[in-house]
Amino acid sequence: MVKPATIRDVAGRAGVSVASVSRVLTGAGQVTEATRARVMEAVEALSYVPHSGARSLSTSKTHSVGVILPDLFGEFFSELIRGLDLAARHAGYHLIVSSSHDHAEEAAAAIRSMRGRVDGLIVLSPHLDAEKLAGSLAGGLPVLLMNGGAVDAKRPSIVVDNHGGAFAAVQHLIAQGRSRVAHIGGPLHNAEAQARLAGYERAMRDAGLKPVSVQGDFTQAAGHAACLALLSGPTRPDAVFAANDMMAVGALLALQDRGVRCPEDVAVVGFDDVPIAALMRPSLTTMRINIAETGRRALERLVGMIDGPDRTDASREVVTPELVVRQSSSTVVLKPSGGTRPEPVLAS
Amino acid sequence: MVKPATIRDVAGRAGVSVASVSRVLTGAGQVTEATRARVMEAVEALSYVPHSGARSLSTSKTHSVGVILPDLFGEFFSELIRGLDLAARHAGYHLIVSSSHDHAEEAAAAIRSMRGRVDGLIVLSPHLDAEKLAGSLAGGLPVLLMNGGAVDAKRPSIVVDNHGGAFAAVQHLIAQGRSRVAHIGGPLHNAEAQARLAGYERAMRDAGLKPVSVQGDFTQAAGHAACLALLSGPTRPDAVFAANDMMAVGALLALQDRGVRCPEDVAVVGFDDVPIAALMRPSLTTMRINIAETGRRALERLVGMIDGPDRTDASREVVTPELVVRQSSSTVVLKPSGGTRPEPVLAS
DNA sequence: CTGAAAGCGCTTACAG
DNA sequence: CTGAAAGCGCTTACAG
Repeated sequence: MVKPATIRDVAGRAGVSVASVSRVLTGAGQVTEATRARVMEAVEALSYVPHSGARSLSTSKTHSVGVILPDLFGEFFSELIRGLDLAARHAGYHLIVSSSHDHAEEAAAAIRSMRGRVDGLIVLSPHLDAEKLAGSLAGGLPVLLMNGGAVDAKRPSIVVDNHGGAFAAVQHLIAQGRSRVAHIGGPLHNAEAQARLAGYERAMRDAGLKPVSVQGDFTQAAGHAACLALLSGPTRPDAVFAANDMMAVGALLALQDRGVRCPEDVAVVGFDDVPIAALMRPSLTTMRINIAETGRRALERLVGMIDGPDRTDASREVVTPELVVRQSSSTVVLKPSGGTRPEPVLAS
Repeated sequence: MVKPATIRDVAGRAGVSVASVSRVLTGAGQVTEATRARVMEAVEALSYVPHSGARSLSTSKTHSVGVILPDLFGEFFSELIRGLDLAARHAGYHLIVSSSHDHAEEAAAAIRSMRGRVDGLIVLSPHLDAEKLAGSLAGGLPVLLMNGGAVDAKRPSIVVDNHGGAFAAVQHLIAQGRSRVAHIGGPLHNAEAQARLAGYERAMRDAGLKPVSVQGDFTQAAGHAACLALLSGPTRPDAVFAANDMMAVGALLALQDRGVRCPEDVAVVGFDDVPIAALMRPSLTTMRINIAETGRRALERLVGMIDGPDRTDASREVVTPELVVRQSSSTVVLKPSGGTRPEPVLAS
């Protein structure tokens, strides 16, 4: 446990002042080539790395951003972090993540604990309203919200167009000649689930069809159960639109368990395009969200807010899900191609 | 952009010295109840939160740990972070993640950039040997390695028993009456892949059987291609052990594409137990690693090293994968149960 | 129990 | 171009 070298050690070895060392290392201010060389030699010799805490104390910049996450499912989570992290590294920032926040208080505590540790925050907690956030934020840290739906339009945010995505999914099914399209919804209190349900109902009504929905909770088991319920209901559906892919996967398995053919008897469409979607047989038609890309954009916007706090960025940015047609909803039989994923058909 | 309140502001409002404020907030030292009350009132009123950078500068504790990750696939990544984060929060630590490091230099740079920002590191980069690590670490930060295989036994580490896991997987197949068990391996340079290959070969030789392996790269596409190659080879296998689940999934799809029945004609076993494994049809037998749990243990050990740097923890901890028998390797037909995952059969 | 003061490791005007 | 010094916001002996 050797004490790490400090700027003073480097200055001593190089025979210069700490100010000069600092100038060499930060790149700010003029230094002669000779000085630079001696400083660098000392830095190497002592394998000196500036203490970022001390640096951030004098510059009041931490070069870190905090990420507050709810309890997310696998793929979504990792894709998001990947996108955020790559963009962060590119911009010279570190990522401090705090995940699995199921309650508003937990998330608020996490936000508070990040004070002095980060230059900005990306918040995904659907439990925190803008009000609470502003309260927790004393100090005026820049915040970018990704709170799916319940977001005050005045605050910088990136949201998914859940309503539009659901609408497009149902339109696709109707265009395939399906008329009894049922919906398996997400948790009632979830804003994203609500928007998807609304988009579904809107598309049905626009087509003069009657909406029928069963509630789920975003899990595969719920999708399975809901699908069974639909199959044994009064009017058997010829298509199912599930509010997310995991429930769609459950529905697919339920159809299989009941010997109902998909897509011939019942077509299925999900939402998210998690990797499993392409691996199921039949592969799953879904509304794709490019998660990593969305993360990248989020981080870049946050950094923009940090660097230029003056230019007020109060816009809400919308991510539009993209229809990916696969076997589960296709009238033409898509053969699994070469061996990897069946070629997705992208509808613009 | 209001300037956050400092300890001085709080002291001023409460009419006490900054020392007293600090004592109240850190809980160290004695203070009268009256003082405490006045300080807390001021803290509330100013919504003061101590600046962690300043605090860490004087205490030389950051209460953060760094996590260095390679470019991991979805499920593994998020499960690991989840386990780490939960344990971190429990212990009062923050998590700084740096992911997607494909090269040793990148990882080394990430480690260096964490100096003064973290109290310890968890490193998963398979590209960094203990040597390099020690070099990057000037300052003697505690480090816990999870470098799957190529780890100096002298350093604190947690590793998966890849050899033993592969051995158990193959033994299971042989016990099911399979004799032409082929292997689809991971990347040659990957230490984990090597250990699994060795475990496979060992099990085959022990049983007097001839090992046959094809190389893959851990992707589903590679598993698909490798399986096709095996099917059209001279001796068609009656079982396939893939070095990870994604390749096993590819193999499963290849069998399906070729009209080969699984498990009747060819049984398949994977490694990892990613969620997709249970969702495939047939569901995939695999060697399960409890990733989140492993992450939790890793973090707790690191915190132990941070808190007591004296008690030398130089042990290598081994995580034993667990056989989960599902449809893809079972002679008895496992019916998909209730609707969720088929009940996994845990073999101890 | 409380306060004045030094010090943690850096950066940055300010002189020179 | 370079150095002495103040200051970033905290904690912690040291007196009292």
